[in-house]
Amino acid sequence: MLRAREKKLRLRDPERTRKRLLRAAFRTVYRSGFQSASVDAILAATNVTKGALYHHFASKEDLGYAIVDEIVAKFPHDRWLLPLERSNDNDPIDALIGIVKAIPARPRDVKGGCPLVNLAQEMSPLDEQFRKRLERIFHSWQEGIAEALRRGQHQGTVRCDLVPEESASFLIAMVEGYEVLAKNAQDPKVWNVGIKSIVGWLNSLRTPGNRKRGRSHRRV
Amino acid sequence: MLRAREKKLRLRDPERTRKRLLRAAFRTVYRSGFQSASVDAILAATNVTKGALYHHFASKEDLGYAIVDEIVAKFPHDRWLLPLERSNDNDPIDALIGIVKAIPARPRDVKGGCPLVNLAQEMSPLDEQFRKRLERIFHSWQEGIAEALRRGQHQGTVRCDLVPEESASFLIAMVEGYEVLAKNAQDPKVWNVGIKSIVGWLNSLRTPGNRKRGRSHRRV
DNA sequence: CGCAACATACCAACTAGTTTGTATGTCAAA
DNA sequence: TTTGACATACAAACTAGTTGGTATGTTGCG
Repeated sequence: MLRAREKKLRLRDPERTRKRLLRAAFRTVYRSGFQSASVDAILAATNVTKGALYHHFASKEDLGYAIVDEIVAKFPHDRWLLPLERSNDNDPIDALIGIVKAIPARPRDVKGGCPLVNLAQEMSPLDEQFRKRLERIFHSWQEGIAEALRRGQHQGTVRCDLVPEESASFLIAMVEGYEVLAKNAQDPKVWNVGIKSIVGWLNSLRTPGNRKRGRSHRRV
Repeated sequence: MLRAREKKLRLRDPERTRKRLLRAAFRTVYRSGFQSASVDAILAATNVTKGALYHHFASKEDLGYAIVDEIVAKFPHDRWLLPLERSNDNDPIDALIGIVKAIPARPRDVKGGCPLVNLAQEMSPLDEQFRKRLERIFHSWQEGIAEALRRGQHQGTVRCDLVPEESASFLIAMVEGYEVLAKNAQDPKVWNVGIKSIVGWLNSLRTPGNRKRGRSHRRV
């Protein structure tokens, strides 16, 4: 193992090369879709050659699978699962509202849409390997939310008459649905209105006694 | 002008040829996406030649625009706008619930997803002409629902504290979001659970006095 | 009506460029 | 020196779109 200082001077650093390929591939695929993202375009976005790419990945599909596993999977994990775990003893509804409000609404993000949905929408009907990997991500996302809701039910902050798994997938559907609408409109305003509706729905999951309903009317 | 009987025997029937191209193109694009649907594949699905295609359509994009205008636009129109208009004096919530429940849940439809979302998701960030056409469809869809809700507010069957446009786009987001989830799962069960949640939400739009809440517990 | 003049609808082959993937060679590091 | 990590050049298949030509349908005119 080389020290970091030496690592910088290395001409050949396979891990780094692989990472760069992955990142560039993700960006290109995010823009054009997987099928239309040409290998040449990915290579042009790096200064890596085709030989290097096919040294690290057996095929374009293989590269795509790695994108899903190593990059796309991070989004729900970092943005949803980690925050939910960290707010372990707080009201999960508050946590979820915070998470929803924290989803980036920059034009760049709105226009590109959700990478997970983009890939699922394009590849799931065409390639079972893609589909399975994407489904694993959706499932752990849903399970993380459901778990938080269950916690809230035990705490008494979340209504007991709802089925956590169903509410979780409903929330995911809302978020993804609005991201699709905002992406089509290419307009962050659409997304911001969506947040408002989603937050309203989330508040309706509180136990009737517990309604702190954040009616602070800060601008949305 | 030739009579219908003679028309069948005609060797050249430009309208028919155009329609056949459109239908085949729609099916191919529905399966593979627009960019990956090759012109050759579309032609192989008909017995029309490339010359004929480029006689009727200036380019592949042009063919795509025609698909949106003449085929994709029909889905929200036929499945949402027409039923809403027809149920003019009934409770719009009942009408909407009926519409949502009537969305096909056959494996074929679930696996292919919503043609409107498929195209929007793929093409809206890449081609402004696609985007505008798709946005028109989304907008008239939303406007149709909003109008029905407004009607309900005047009738007294729909809560007055909600903003019709926002509730309309919320409903669309839910429907599309769940279609994305179901498409990724490639499983109609996911969609059926979604319907349940959406119907529950729709019932929550009724004016408190008016809750007939279809709690018939028929299996979902 | 009958026929020439024209316009539309279509066909098969082709072009120029792009696609993923490979075969072979070279150079750095252990 | 051997082996992994690349680079270069290339191939075979596929891409959208064009070409020149032909068969059919329509229409104006005698």
